[in-house]
Amino acid sequence: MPVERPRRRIPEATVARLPVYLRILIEQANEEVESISSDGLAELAGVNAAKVRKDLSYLGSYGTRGVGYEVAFLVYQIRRELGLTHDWPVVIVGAGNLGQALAGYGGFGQRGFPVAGVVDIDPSKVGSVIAGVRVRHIDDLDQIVQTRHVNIGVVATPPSAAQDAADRLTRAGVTSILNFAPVVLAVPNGISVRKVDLAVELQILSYYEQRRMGVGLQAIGSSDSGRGASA
Amino acid sequence: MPVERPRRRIPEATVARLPVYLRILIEQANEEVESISSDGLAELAGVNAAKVRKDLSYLGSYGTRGVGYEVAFLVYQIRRELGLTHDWPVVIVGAGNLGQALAGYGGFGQRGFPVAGVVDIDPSKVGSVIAGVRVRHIDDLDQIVQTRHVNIGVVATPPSAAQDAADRLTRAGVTSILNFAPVVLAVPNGISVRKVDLAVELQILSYYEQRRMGVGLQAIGSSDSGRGASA
DNA sequence: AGGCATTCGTGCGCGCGTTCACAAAGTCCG
DNA sequence: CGGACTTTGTGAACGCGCGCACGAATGCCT
Repeated sequence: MPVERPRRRIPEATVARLPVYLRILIEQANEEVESISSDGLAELAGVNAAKVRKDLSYLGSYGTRGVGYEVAFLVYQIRRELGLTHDWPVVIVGAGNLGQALAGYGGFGQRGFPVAGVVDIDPSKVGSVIAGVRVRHIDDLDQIVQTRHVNIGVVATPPSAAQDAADRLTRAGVTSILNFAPVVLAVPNGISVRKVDLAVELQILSYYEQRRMGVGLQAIGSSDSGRGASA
Repeated sequence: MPVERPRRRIPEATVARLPVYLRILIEQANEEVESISSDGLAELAGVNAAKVRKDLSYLGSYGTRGVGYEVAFLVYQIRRELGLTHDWPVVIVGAGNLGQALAGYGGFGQRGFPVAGVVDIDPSKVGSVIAGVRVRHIDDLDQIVQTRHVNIGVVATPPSAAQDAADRLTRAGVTSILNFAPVVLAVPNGISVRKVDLAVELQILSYYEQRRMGVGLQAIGSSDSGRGASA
Protein backbone atom coordinates (compact mmCIF):
# COMPACT_ATOMS: atom_id res chain seq x y z
CA MET A 1 0.00 0.00 0.00
CA PRO A 2 1.75 3.10 -1.25
CA VAL A 3 1.28 5.83 1.28
CA GLU A 4 1.46 8.96 -0.82
CA ARG A 5 4.43 11.17 -0.04
CA PRO A 6 3.87 14.69 1.14
CA ARG A 7 3.81 16.73 -2.05
CA ARG A 8 5.83 19.76 -1.07
CA ARG A 9 6.83 21.54 2.05
CA ILE A 10 3.77 23.26 3.43
CA PRO A 11 4.28 26.71 4.95
CA GLU A 12 4.00 26.87 8.70
CA ALA A 13 1.20 29.40 8.49
CA THR A 14 -0.82 27.07 6.31
CA VAL A 15 -0.21 24.10 8.58
CA ALA A 16 -1.60 26.15 11.44
CA ARG A 17 -4.79 26.85 9.50
CA LEU A 18 -5.46 23.37 8.21
CA PRO A 19 -6.77 22.13 11.57
CA VAL A 20 -9.26 24.98 11.57
CA TYR A 21 -10.49 24.11 8.10
CA LEU A 22 -10.67 20.49 9.16
CA ARG A 23 -12.88 21.17 12.13
CA ILE A 24 -15.22 23.31 10.08
CA LEU A 25 -15.41 20.75 7.31
CA ILE A 26 -16.24 18.00 9.76
CA GLU A 27 -19.02 20.16 11.15
CA GLN A 28 -20.33 20.73 7.65
CA ALA A 29 -20.20 17.04 6.90
CA ASN A 30 -22.25 16.37 10.02
CA GLU A 31 -24.82 18.79 8.69
CA GLU A 32 -25.02 16.83 5.44
CA VAL A 33 -23.28 19.53 3.45
CA GLU A 34 -21.59 17.79 0.57
CA SER A 35 -19.82 20.60 -1.18
CA ILE A 36 -18.33 23.93 -0.15
CA SER A 37 -16.72 26.80 -2.00
CA SER A 38 -13.54 28.55 -0.96
CA ASP A 39 -15.70 31.55 -0.24
CA GLY A 40 -17.96 29.63 2.08
CA LEU A 41 -15.12 27.98 3.90
CA ALA A 42 -13.29 31.30 4.15
CA GLU A 43 -16.25 32.93 5.82
CA LEU A 44 -16.60 30.14 8.35
CA ALA A 45 -12.89 30.18 9.07
CA GLY A 46 -12.70 33.95 9.29
CA VAL A 47 -10.05 34.30 6.62
CA ASN A 48 -9.60 35.46 3.05
CA ALA A 49 -10.97 33.24 0.27
CA ALA A 50 -7.77 33.42 -1.76
CA LYS A 51 -5.88 32.21 1.28
CA VAL A 52 -8.16 29.23 1.58
CA ARG A 53 -7.59 28.30 -2.04
CA LYS A 54 -3.85 28.67 -1.78
CA ASP A 55 -3.75 26.70 1.42
CA LEU A 56 -5.78 23.89 -0.08
CA SER A 57 -3.72 23.94 -3.24
CA TYR A 58 -0.76 22.72 -1.22
CA LEU A 59 -2.63 19.48 -0.76
CA GLY A 60 -3.21 19.12 -4.47
CA SER A 61 -5.86 20.25 -6.89
CA TYR A 62 -8.85 18.79 -5.21
CA GLY A 63 -11.46 21.36 -6.10
CA THR A 64 -13.89 21.43 -8.97
CA ARG A 65 -14.06 24.71 -10.80
CA GLY A 66 -17.48 26.19 -10.90
CA VAL A 67 -18.55 24.04 -7.96
CA GLY A 68 -16.17 24.02 -5.04
CA TYR A 69 -14.70 21.29 -2.88
CA GLU A 70 -16.28 18.00 -1.91
CA VAL A 71 -16.41 18.17 1.85
CA ALA A 72 -15.84 14.51 2.64
CA PHE A 73 -12.94 14.23 0.27
CA LEU A 74 -11.31 17.36 1.64
CA VAL A 75 -11.68 16.07 5.17
CA TYR A 76 -9.88 12.94 4.12
CA GLN A 77 -7.08 14.81 2.39
CA ILE A 78 -6.45 17.21 5.25
CA ARG A 79 -6.52 14.34 7.71
CA ARG A 80 -3.96 12.52 5.65
CA GLU A 81 -1.72 15.53 5.28
CA LEU A 82 -1.83 16.30 8.99
CA GLY A 83 -1.07 12.71 9.80
CA LEU A 84 -4.40 12.16 11.49
CA THR A 85 -5.12 8.84 9.79
CA HIS A 86 -3.97 7.12 12.92
CA ASP A 87 -3.86 7.95 16.62
CA TRP A 88 -1.00 9.76 18.28
CA PRO A 89 -0.82 8.69 21.89
CA VAL A 90 0.45 11.41 24.21
CA VAL A 91 2.04 11.29 27.61
CA ILE A 92 1.37 14.01 30.14
CA VAL A 93 4.09 15.04 32.55
CA GLY A 94 2.73 16.61 35.70
CA ALA A 95 -0.39 15.51 37.54
CA GLY A 96 -1.20 18.81 39.18
CA ASN A 97 -4.24 20.92 38.48
CA LEU A 98 -3.40 21.41 34.85
CA GLY A 99 -2.32 17.84 34.21
CA GLN A 100 -5.54 16.57 35.70
CA ALA A 101 -7.64 18.97 33.72
CA LEU A 102 -5.89 17.95 30.53
CA ALA A 103 -6.18 14.24 31.22
CA GLY A 104 -9.85 14.71 31.94
CA TYR A 105 -10.46 16.84 28.90
CA GLY A 106 -12.36 14.60 26.54
CA GLY A 107 -11.26 16.43 23.44
CA PHE A 108 -7.93 14.69 23.70
CA GLY A 109 -8.76 11.10 22.98
CA GLN A 110 -11.73 11.89 20.82
CA ARG A 111 -9.59 13.81 18.41
CA GLY A 112 -7.00 11.13 17.94
CA PHE A 113 -4.65 11.88 20.80
CA PRO A 114 -5.35 9.28 23.49
CA VAL A 115 -3.60 9.74 26.81
CA ALA A 116 -1.08 6.93 27.00
CA GLY A 117 -0.07 7.91 30.47
CA VAL A 118 0.24 10.57 33.12
CA VAL A 119 3.43 10.75 35.14
CA ASP A 120 4.56 12.83 38.09
CA ILE A 121 7.70 13.08 40.13
CA ASP A 122 5.83 13.30 43.40
CA PRO A 123 5.39 9.79 44.86
CA SER A 124 2.30 10.88 46.76
CA LYS A 125 0.51 11.53 43.48
CA VAL A 126 1.51 8.21 41.96
CA GLY A 127 -1.22 5.63 41.99
CA SER A 128 -4.16 7.97 41.98
CA VAL A 129 -6.49 7.66 39.04
CA ILE A 130 -7.38 10.61 36.83
CA ALA A 131 -10.06 10.19 34.23
CA GLY A 132 -9.44 6.48 34.07
CA VAL A 133 -5.69 6.82 33.81
CA ARG A 134 -3.50 5.80 36.69
CA VAL A 135 -0.73 8.25 37.52
CA ARG A 136 2.67 6.63 37.32
CA HIS A 137 6.07 7.73 38.48
CA ILE A 138 8.19 9.73 36.10
CA ASP A 139 10.82 7.03 36.15
CA ASP A 140 8.38 4.90 34.16
CA LEU A 141 8.43 7.47 31.37
CA ASP A 142 10.85 5.58 29.15
CA GLN A 143 8.83 2.45 29.41
CA ILE A 144 5.55 4.18 28.63
CA VAL A 145 7.00 6.00 25.66
CA GLN A 146 8.50 2.86 24.23
CA THR A 147 5.75 0.35 24.78
CA ARG A 148 3.00 2.74 23.75
CA HIS A 149 4.97 4.28 20.90
CA VAL A 150 4.50 7.80 22.15
CA ASN A 151 5.86 10.63 20.01
CA ILE A 152 4.18 13.58 21.68
CA GLY A 153 4.74 14.74 25.23
CA VAL A 154 2.80 17.34 27.17
CA VAL A 155 4.56 19.40 29.80
CA ALA A 156 2.10 20.36 32.53
CA THR A 157 4.49 20.92 35.39
CA PRO A 158 5.29 24.00 37.42
CA PRO A 159 7.76 26.29 35.64
CA SER A 160 10.70 25.18 37.73
CA ALA A 161 10.27 21.55 36.69
CA ALA A 162 9.49 22.14 33.03
CA GLN A 163 12.99 21.96 31.63
CA ASP A 164 13.66 18.74 33.47
CA ALA A 165 10.42 17.31 32.14
CA ALA A 166 11.40 18.27 28.62
CA ASP A 167 14.82 16.70 29.05
CA ARG A 168 13.31 13.45 30.26
CA LEU A 169 10.82 13.43 27.42
CA THR A 170 13.42 13.91 24.73
CA ARG A 171 15.70 11.37 26.36
CA ALA A 172 12.84 8.91 26.34
CA GLY A 173 12.48 9.42 22.61
CA VAL A 174 9.65 11.90 22.34
CA THR A 175 10.07 14.21 19.34
CA SER A 176 7.25 16.69 19.85
CA ILE A 177 6.41 18.66 22.95
CA LEU A 178 3.40 20.74 23.86
CA ASN A 179 4.47 23.03 26.65
CA PHE A 180 2.03 24.64 29.07
CA ALA A 181 4.65 25.90 31.47
CA PRO A 182 5.58 29.58 31.18
CA VAL A 183 9.17 28.76 30.35
CA VAL A 184 11.27 28.75 27.20
CA LEU A 185 12.33 25.15 26.76
CA ALA A 186 15.73 24.25 25.40
CA VAL A 187 15.53 21.11 23.31
CA PRO A 188 17.84 19.29 20.89
CA ASN A 189 17.65 20.08 17.22
CA GLY A 190 14.82 18.49 15.34
CA ILE A 191 12.45 18.42 18.28
CA SER A 192 9.22 20.33 17.72
CA VAL A 193 7.97 22.47 20.52
CA ARG A 194 4.76 24.40 20.74
CA LYS A 195 3.77 26.39 23.74
CA VAL A 196 0.51 27.47 25.23
CA ASP A 197 0.95 30.32 27.63
CA LEU A 198 -2.04 31.87 29.27
CA ALA A 199 -0.20 34.84 30.71
CA VAL A 200 1.35 35.71 27.37
CA GLU A 201 -2.03 35.71 25.66
CA LEU A 202 -3.54 37.93 28.30
CA GLN A 203 -0.63 40.32 28.18
CA ILE A 204 -0.96 40.63 24.43
CA LEU A 205 -4.61 41.50 24.90
CA SER A 206 -3.59 43.94 27.58
CA TYR A 207 -1.33 45.73 25.11
CA TYR A 208 -4.13 46.34 22.66
CA GLU A 209 -6.50 47.32 25.44
CA GLN A 210 -4.05 49.84 26.74
CA ARG A 211 -3.52 51.15 23.26
CA ARG A 212 -7.25 51.59 22.81
CA MET A 213 -7.38 53.68 25.96
CA GLY A 214 -4.17 55.52 25.19
CA VAL A 215 -5.60 56.86 21.98
CA GLY A 216 -8.42 58.09 24.12
CA LEU A 217 -10.42 59.79 21.45
CA GLN A 218 -11.15 57.56 18.53
CA ALA A 219 -12.10 53.98 19.17
CA ILE A 220 -11.70 52.97 15.58
CA GLY A 221 -8.21 51.50 15.43
CA SER A 222 -8.71 47.96 14.22
CA SER A 223 -6.25 46.65 16.77
CA ASP A 224 -6.98 43.10 15.89
CA SER A 225 -4.56 40.62 17.32
CA GLY A 226 -4.05 39.01 13.96
CA ARG A 227 -5.59 35.76 14.94
CA GLY A 228 -9.05 37.05 15.49
CA ALA A 229 -12.07 37.01 13.29
CA SER A 230 -14.36 39.86 12.66
CA ALA A 231 -17.93 39.87 11.54
CA MET B 1 0.68 63.32 35.39
CA PRO B 2 1.47 62.88 31.73
CA VAL B 3 1.10 59.25 30.83
CA GLU B 4 3.54 58.86 27.96
CA ARG B 5 1.96 58.07 24.66
CA PRO B 6 2.83 54.85 22.88
CA ARG B 7 5.74 55.81 20.65
CA ARG B 8 4.91 54.01 17.45
CA ARG B 9 2.88 51.05 16.39
CA ILE B 10 4.66 47.95 17.60
CA PRO B 11 4.61 44.95 15.24
CA GLU B 12 2.38 42.10 16.31
CA ALA B 13 5.32 39.72 16.36
CA THR B 14 7.18 41.96 18.77
CA VAL B 15 4.18 42.38 21.02
CA ALA B 16 3.99 38.61 21.27
CA ARG B 17 7.60 38.40 22.38
CA LEU B 18 7.58 41.20 24.93
CA PRO B 19 5.77 39.10 27.54
CA VAL B 20 8.47 36.45 27.19
CA TYR B 21 11.21 38.98 27.71
CA LEU B 22 9.31 40.37 30.64
CA ARG B 23 9.04 37.05 32.40
CA ILE B 24 12.73 36.36 31.92
CA LEU B 25 13.71 39.80 33.11
CA ILE B 26 11.62 39.44 36.24
CA GLU B 27 13.34 36.14 36.93
CA GLN B 28 16.70 37.78 36.47
CA ALA B 29 15.74 40.60 38.78
CA ASN B 30 14.79 38.06 41.41
CA GLU B 31 18.24 36.60 41.09
CA GLU B 32 19.78 40.00 41.74
CA VAL B 33 20.95 40.39 38.16
CA GLU B 34 21.10 44.12 37.53
CA SER B 35 22.14 44.29 33.91
CA ILE B 36 21.70 42.07 30.87
CA SER B 37 22.94 42.21 27.30
CA SER B 38 20.82 41.59 24.25
CA ASP B 39 22.87 38.45 23.75
CA GLY B 40 22.13 37.14 27.19
CA LEU B 41 18.45 37.91 26.94
CA ALA B 42 18.33 36.40 23.49
CA GLU B 43 19.76 33.13 24.72
CA LEU B 44 17.30 32.92 27.58
CA ALA B 45 14.42 33.74 25.28
CA GLY B 46 15.57 31.36 22.56
CA VAL B 47 15.70 34.02 19.87
CA ASN B 48 18.18 36.03 17.84
CA ALA B 49 20.09 38.81 19.57
CA ALA B 50 19.40 41.30 16.83
CA LYS B 51 15.72 40.57 17.19
CA VAL B 52 15.89 41.34 20.87
CA ARG B 53 17.55 44.66 20.22
CA LYS B 54 15.07 45.58 17.53
CA ASP B 55 12.15 44.57 19.70
CA LEU B 56 13.41 46.61 22.60
CA SER B 57 14.17 49.56 20.38
CA TYR B 58 10.44 49.95 19.80
CA LEU B 59 10.15 50.93 23.44
CA GLY B 60 12.85 53.56 23.09
CA SER B 61 16.60 53.62 23.39
CA TYR B 62 16.90 52.21 26.85
CA GLY B 63 20.17 50.31 26.52
CA THR B 64 23.67 51.43 27.29
CA ARG B 65 26.20 50.63 24.62
CA GLY B 66 29.05 48.56 25.82
CA VAL B 67 27.02 47.46 28.83
CA GLY B 68 23.54 46.25 28.08
CA TYR B 69 20.16 46.94 29.61
CA GLU B 70 19.32 47.68 33.20
CA VAL B 71 17.00 44.87 34.16
CA ALA B 72 14.76 46.75 36.57
CA PHE B 73 14.31 49.65 34.20
CA LEU B 74 13.51 47.37 31.29
CA VAL B 75 10.95 45.53 33.37
CA TYR B 76 9.30 48.84 34.09
CA GLN B 77 9.30 49.91 30.46
CA ILE B 78 7.90 46.67 29.12
CA ARG B 79 5.26 46.67 31.82
CA ARG B 80 4.26 50.16 30.85
CA GLU B 81 4.16 49.40 27.17
CA LEU B 82 2.07 46.27 27.68
CA GLY B 83 -0.29 48.16 29.92
CA LEU B 84 0.59 46.10 32.95
CA THR B 85 0.95 49.04 35.28
CA HIS B 86 -2.49 48.31 36.57
CA ASP B 87 -4.68 45.24 36.92
CA TRP B 88 -6.98 44.02 34.19
CA PRO B 89 -9.86 42.18 35.80
CA VAL B 90 -11.22 39.36 33.67
CA VAL B 91 -14.55 37.60 33.62
CA ILE B 92 -14.77 33.91 32.83
CA VAL B 93 -17.79 32.59 30.96
CA GLY B 94 -18.37 28.90 31.58
CA ALA B 95 -17.93 27.16 34.91
CA GLY B 96 -17.27 23.69 33.55
CA ASN B 97 -14.03 21.79 33.88
CA LEU B 98 -12.04 24.34 32.02
CA GLY B 99 -13.61 27.36 33.64
CA GLN B 100 -12.95 25.92 37.07
CA ALA B 101 -9.37 25.09 36.23
CA LEU B 102 -8.80 28.60 34.94
CA ALA B 103 -10.42 30.25 37.93
CA GLY B 104 -8.31 28.13 40.19
CA TYR B 105 -5.14 28.78 38.28
CA GLY B 106 -3.13 31.10 40.46
CA GLY B 107 -1.17 32.57 37.60
CA PHE B 108 -4.18 34.66 36.74
CA GLY B 109 -4.45 37.03 39.63
CA GLN B 110 -0.78 37.02 40.44
CA ARG B 111 0.07 38.34 37.04
CA GLY B 112 -2.30 41.23 37.10
CA PHE B 113 -5.46 39.60 35.78
CA PRO B 114 -7.72 39.04 38.79
CA VAL B 115 -10.88 37.06 38.20
CA ALA B 116 -13.68 39.56 38.58
CA GLY B 117 -16.28 36.88 38.15
CA VAL B 118 -17.26 33.51 36.78
CA VAL B 119 -20.61 33.13 35.10
CA ASP B 120 -22.53 30.19 33.70
CA ILE B 121 -25.86 29.75 32.00
CA ASP B 122 -26.68 26.62 33.96
CA PRO B 123 -28.64 27.58 37.12
CA SER B 124 -27.44 24.44 38.88
CA LYS B 125 -23.87 25.70 38.72
CA VAL B 126 -24.74 29.18 39.98
CA GLY B 127 -23.90 29.74 43.61
CA SER B 128 -21.11 27.22 43.89
CA VAL B 129 -17.75 28.65 44.84
CA ILE B 130 -14.62 28.08 42.76
CA ALA B 131 -11.31 29.20 44.15
CA GLY B 132 -12.98 31.79 46.30
CA VAL B 133 -15.16 33.12 43.53
CA ARG B 134 -18.88 32.53 43.57
CA VAL B 135 -20.35 31.45 40.25
CA ARG B 136 -23.05 33.83 39.09
CA HIS B 137 -25.66 33.59 36.39
CA ILE B 138 -24.75 34.81 32.95
CA ASP B 139 -27.51 37.38 33.14
CA ASP B 140 -25.37 39.19 35.69
CA LEU B 141 -22.62 39.60 33.11
CA ASP B 142 -23.45 43.19 32.26
CA GLN B 143 -23.44 44.19 35.88
CA ILE B 144 -20.12 42.49 36.59
CA VAL B 145 -18.48 44.01 33.56
CA GLN B 146 -19.67 47.48 34.40
CA THR B 147 -19.14 47.61 38.12
CA ARG B 148 -15.78 45.88 37.98
CA HIS B 149 -14.63 47.68 34.83
CA VAL B 150 -13.85 44.46 32.99
CA ASN B 151 -12.31 44.76 29.53
CA ILE B 152 -11.23 41.17 29.01
CA GLY B 153 -13.50 38.16 28.78
CA VAL B 154 -12.53 34.51 28.74
CA VAL B 155 -14.69 32.04 26.84
CA ALA B 156 -14.50 28.64 28.52
CA THR B 157 -17.76 27.17 27.31
CA PRO B 158 -18.50 24.14 25.16
CA PRO B 159 -18.11 24.91 21.46
CA SER B 160 -21.83 25.19 20.86
CA ALA B 161 -22.18 27.97 23.41
CA ALA B 162 -19.03 29.89 22.53
CA GLN B 163 -20.50 32.28 19.98
CA ASP B 164 -23.32 33.18 22.31
CA ALA B 165 -20.82 33.79 25.07
CA ALA B 166 -18.81 36.06 22.81
CA ASP B 167 -21.94 37.95 21.78
CA ARG B 168 -22.92 38.53 25.37
CA LEU B 169 -19.42 39.63 26.28
CA THR B 170 -19.19 42.19 23.51
CA ARG B 171 -22.69 43.40 24.24
CA ALA B 172 -21.69 43.88 27.85
CA GLY B 173 -18.82 46.08 26.71
CA VAL B 174 -15.87 43.73 26.76
CA THR B 175 -13.33 44.59 24.06
CA SER B 176 -10.89 41.68 24.30
CA ILE B 177 -11.66 37.98 24.31
CA LEU B 178 -9.51 34.99 25.07
CA ASN B 179 -11.22 32.02 23.49
CA PHE B 180 -10.61 28.46 24.63
CA ALA B 181 -13.45 26.95 22.66
CA PRO B 182 -12.54 25.26 19.36
CA VAL B 183 -14.64 27.65 17.36
CA VAL B 184 -13.95 30.64 15.15
CA LEU B 185 -15.69 33.53 16.86
CA ALA B 186 -17.37 36.26 14.89
CA VAL B 187 -17.01 39.58 16.68
CA PRO B 188 -17.59 43.22 15.79
CA ASN B 189 -14.76 45.26 14.37
CA GLY B 190 -12.23 46.51 16.84
CA ILE B 191 -12.64 43.63 19.26
CA SER B 192 -9.44 41.68 19.87
CA VAL B 193 -9.68 37.93 19.95
CA ARG B 194 -7.00 35.44 20.77
CA LYS B 195 -7.61 31.76 20.82
CA VAL B 196 -6.05 28.87 22.61
CA ASP B 197 -6.87 25.61 20.93
CA LEU B 198 -5.44 22.39 22.24
CA ALA B 199 -6.51 20.26 19.33
CA VAL B 200 -5.00 22.65 16.82
CA GLU B 201 -1.65 22.61 18.58
CA LEU B 202 -1.60 18.84 18.73
CA GLN B 203 -2.55 18.56 15.08
CA ILE B 204 0.26 20.87 14.11
CA LEU B 205 2.67 18.68 16.01
CA SER B 206 1.11 15.69 14.33
CA TYR B 207 1.90 17.16 10.95
CA TYR B 208 5.59 17.46 11.69
CA GLU B 209 5.66 14.05 13.31
CA GLN B 210 4.11 12.50 10.26
CA ARG B 211 6.55 14.35 8.07
CA ARG B 212 9.44 13.02 10.09
CA MET B 213 8.22 9.50 9.55
CA GLY B 214 7.28 10.07 5.94
CA VAL B 215 10.82 11.00 5.08
CA GLY B 216 11.76 7.76 6.72
CA LEU B 217 15.47 7.93 6.19
CA GLN B 218 17.00 11.14 7.42
CA ALA B 219 15.88 12.56 10.71
CA ILE B 220 17.58 15.86 10.14
CA GLY B 221 14.84 18.13 8.89
CA SER B 222 14.71 20.93 11.42
CA SER B 223 10.98 20.78 11.49
CA ASP B 224 10.72 23.33 14.17
CA SER B 225 7.27 24.66 14.67
CA GLY B 226 8.47 28.20 14.58
CA ARG B 227 7.67 28.94 18.14
CA GLY B 228 10.08 26.53 19.69
CA ALA B 229 13.55 26.95 21.04
CA SER B 230 16.48 24.75 20.35
CA ALA B 231 19.65 24.28 22.35
C1' DA C 1 44.10 60.75 28.18
C1' DG C 2 43.97 57.52 24.69
C1' DG C 3 43.09 53.22 22.80
C1' DC C 4 40.61 48.96 22.98
C1' DA C 5 36.84 45.98 23.84
C1' DT C 6 32.06 45.63 24.23
C1' DT C 7 27.40 46.25 23.05
C1' DC C 8 23.58 48.98 21.36
C1' DG C 9 20.74 50.87 17.51
C1' DT C 10 19.45 50.41 12.88
C1' DG C 11 19.78 50.56 7.61
C1' DC C 12 19.42 47.16 4.24
C1' DG C 13 18.51 43.06 1.66
C1' DC C 14 16.07 38.80 1.64
C1' DG C 15 12.52 35.48 2.06
C1' DC C 16 7.94 34.28 3.38
C1' DG C 17 3.16 34.89 3.45
C1' DT C 18 -0.88 37.54 2.01
C1' DT C 19 -3.68 39.41 -1.41
C1' DC C 20 -5.13 40.70 -5.99
C1' DA C 21 -6.48 39.60 -10.32
C1' DC C 22 -7.19 36.73 -14.09
C1' DA C 23 -7.04 32.71 -17.16
C1' DA C 24 -8.54 27.99 -17.13
C1' DA C 25 -11.98 24.77 -16.32
C1' DG C 26 -16.03 23.19 -15.27
C1' DT C 27 -21.46 23.59 -14.62
C1' DC C 28 -25.98 24.92 -15.89
C1' DC C 29 -29.65 26.26 -18.79
C1' DG C 30 -32.09 27.38 -22.76
C1' DC D 1 -24.76 22.49 -28.32
C1' DG D 2 -23.26 26.96 -27.17
C1' DG D 3 -22.85 30.76 -24.24
C1' DA D 4 -23.11 32.73 -19.70
C1' DC D 5 -21.89 32.05 -15.14
C1' DT D 6 -19.35 30.24 -11.29
C1' DT D 7 -15.33 28.97 -8.94
C1' DT D 8 -10.77 27.14 -8.84
C1' DG D 9 -5.66 27.50 -9.25
C1' DT D 10 -1.82 30.40 -9.52
C1' DG D 11 1.39 34.11 -11.28
C1' DA D 12 2.81 38.41 -9.60
C1' DA D 13 3.10 42.37 -6.61
C1' DC D 14 3.21 43.92 -2.14
C1' DG D 15 4.35 44.27 2.67
C1' DC D 16 6.13 42.62 6.84
C1' DG D 17 9.37 40.69 9.69
C1' DC D 18 13.98 38.49 10.22
C1' DG D 19 18.84 38.60 10.42
C1' DC D 20 23.21 40.49 8.95
C1' DA D 21 26.46 43.75 9.36
C1' DC D 22 28.26 47.91 10.71
C1' DG D 23 28.56 52.60 12.66
C1' DA D 24 28.07 54.86 17.07
C1' DA D 25 28.42 55.16 21.79
C1' DT D 26 30.01 53.81 26.16
C1' DG D 27 33.05 51.63 29.71
C1' DC D 28 37.49 49.92 31.09
C1' DC D 29 42.33 49.50 31.38
C1' DT D 30 46.88 51.11 31.05
